[in-house]
Amino acid sequence: MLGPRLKELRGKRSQEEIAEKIGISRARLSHYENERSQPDHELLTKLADFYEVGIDYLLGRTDKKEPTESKIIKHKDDDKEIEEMLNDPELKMWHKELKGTPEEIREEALNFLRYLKDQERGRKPGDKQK
Amino acid sequence: MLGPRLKELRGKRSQEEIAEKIGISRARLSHYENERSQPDHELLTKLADFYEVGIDYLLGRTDKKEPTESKIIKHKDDDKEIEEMLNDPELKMWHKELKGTPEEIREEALNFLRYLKDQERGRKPGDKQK
DNA sequence: TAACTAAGAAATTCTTAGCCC
DNA sequence: GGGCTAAGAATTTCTTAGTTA
Repeated sequence: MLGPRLKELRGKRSQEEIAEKIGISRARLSHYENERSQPDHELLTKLADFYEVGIDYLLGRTDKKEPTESKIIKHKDDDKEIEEMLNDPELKMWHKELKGTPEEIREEALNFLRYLKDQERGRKPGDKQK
Repeated sequence: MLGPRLKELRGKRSQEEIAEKIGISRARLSHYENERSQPDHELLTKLADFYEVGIDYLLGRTDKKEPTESKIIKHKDDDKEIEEMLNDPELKMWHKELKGTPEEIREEALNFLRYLKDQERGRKPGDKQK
């Protein structure tokens, strides 16, 4: 998925032009565009910076270019889960309770919940007593 | 930057638990968390899916988690609260954790959370029972 | 000129096993 | 249990040089 995106973003400019601006050889850029190899994280970031898109877009995880608005490509299940959340009054209560609560405490509470569930299950997978 | 993010998202769960769910060895996950190696694009996507954040966040290109914001955000009736809920990846985690859990346990966990908050606050009962 | 690729050297990853707390 | 790491095999990347259109 990265390949086509890179090609699309380059438009009609030459590989050489982009490669030079980014500081890599043109063969290397060609490899990326043809998916013969994968850029490491540093270069991935550089490419995203250069083309001004989100990495999620580069990797085809979203169709939105903006980094801050990338959305995961999931299917119908997604809507279902969201609807479920919106229709759950108790979750709203949790949300109110959690909002503005220190990370430390949220984590501890989550841990406790998981502990309770493990107990319930009768099994003892993660006996994380605190 | 990936390392700290992965650790943060894992919370207090064990590497083994996550590694298994994602389908990799725990040494491998450890390497990622300690930045001894970089996951390839496929696994990067898998991690982002699993933790429900953007890849840009994983790689530290942004501080926004970029949750899986839904396409139905334009739901008629409401306010900021709902958008806030939908854009809170941690709340989704709570939702997953709470869904299908017996009322008894949910209540106990909620009480525990409130207890922790009261403790933290030093002195302020905030006794909002439902 | 522009893009692509073969080939091998160079670098990285990944697994296993063991170590430490 | 939970996490980290050494070592080397396995895999991937990257450069150069050459090919194709």
